[in-house]
Amino acid sequence: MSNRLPAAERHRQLLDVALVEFARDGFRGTSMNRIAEAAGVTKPVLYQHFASKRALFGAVLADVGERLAAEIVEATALATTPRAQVAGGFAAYFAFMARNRDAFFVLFGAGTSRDDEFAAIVRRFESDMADTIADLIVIEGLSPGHRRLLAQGIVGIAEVTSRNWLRSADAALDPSPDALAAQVATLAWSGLRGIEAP
Amino acid sequence: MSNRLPAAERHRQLLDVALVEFARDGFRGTSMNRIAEAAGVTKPVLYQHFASKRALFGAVLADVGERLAAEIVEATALATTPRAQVAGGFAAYFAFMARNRDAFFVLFGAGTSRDDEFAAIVRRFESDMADTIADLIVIEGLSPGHRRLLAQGIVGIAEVTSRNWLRSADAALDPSPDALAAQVATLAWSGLRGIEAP
DNA sequence: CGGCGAGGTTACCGAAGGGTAACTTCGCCG
DNA sequence: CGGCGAAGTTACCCTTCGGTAACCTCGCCG
Repeated sequence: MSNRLPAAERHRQLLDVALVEFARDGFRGTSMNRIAEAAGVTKPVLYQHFASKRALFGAVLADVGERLAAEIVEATALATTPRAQVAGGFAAYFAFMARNRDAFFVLFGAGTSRDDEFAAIVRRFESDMADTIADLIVIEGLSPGHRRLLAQGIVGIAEVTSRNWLRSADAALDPSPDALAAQVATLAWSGLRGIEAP
Repeated sequence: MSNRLPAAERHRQLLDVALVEFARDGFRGTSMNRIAEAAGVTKPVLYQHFASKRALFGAVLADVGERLAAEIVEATALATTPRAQVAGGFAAYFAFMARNRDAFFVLFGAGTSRDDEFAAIVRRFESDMADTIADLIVIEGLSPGHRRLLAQGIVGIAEVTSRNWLRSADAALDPSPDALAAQVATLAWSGLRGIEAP
């Protein structure tokens, strides 16, 4: 009727709309009809931009992963010490998730892990994160495998902490992303033994 | 034909079969027909034991959560110091997941998080775990909220570490559950700063 | 040995979903 | 203004799926 868009803009809009829909009901629970309707168009339009439902989901996944990774890299680049980089990375991670919760749900909760093709995309993202963190662990004599294991633990802290955080704090962002990141970075850096009362 | 079972045994078998199927393709990706076929019966048999697909999935979730929680509680009860309890809990967790990978996939990857009813079951499990761990953190003067945040971080380490572990080590269980637990417990307890080369 | 009830099956319904073919409408460019 | 290509729609096909009604069959108990 009224809302015709050039291909590039429509492509971008479809990615954004699909992200929201996939985040709400997962890959299998979201129909192409729903996404089309939410975008204000009809189904064949979707198929002009994406070859299949799987292709659309993959594109959404890659898009959101790239955006998140870029922000984390940017944040860690600003810090000088390894410790500050860990804290900055966490802060960027939590801030991104707070701003864009759908990204979190699509990356870590939309049924991604069960599908080899989709899991590979998320795995690559997590793997890049873990590699970056592993480089920050400057302990002499530690084997690469051990360093990587520790780095994955850090990634896990970020992921599950943000999950619990997004779950409880619906509108009231009780701790700010920065405060949360500071606490979590302390846990990561000093461990339970190193935690002290304020 | 040949394989008639008493109701109680069939019920148990259906739970086990459904766990495997749901683990492979998630809640929405698994059909009742598939589960029935995998169990060697037909669909109406499923509906004699479980009112609906949702009810079946919920029963599987609760069953597997209870079994895992019981093993962790048992393991931590054997240890005397908090530090040993953390290590023992991790070991029990990893051992359970190694023995029963489907449990992990159903609890953390089957599209559970997107559904309020199912998420509540998993959340209760994680919440119980976090509460137990929070009690082990014996730092004076730490606020309950802060303790709980740290405990959730620990749960996150366990979850994501086991995910990466199950992913890479398909048949070759590179590190044993106990060795893995020891490394991870050290990370949790001493933090990156406390890690030393062997 | 006969019947009765638990355990199980066949066959079906209606809805929803992925994907496609054929047709229409807008707007820009010569 | 006229037509051509990009943007979008209607209407449909075929499959799968959750769920159910009606029927069958085995084995145990009197």
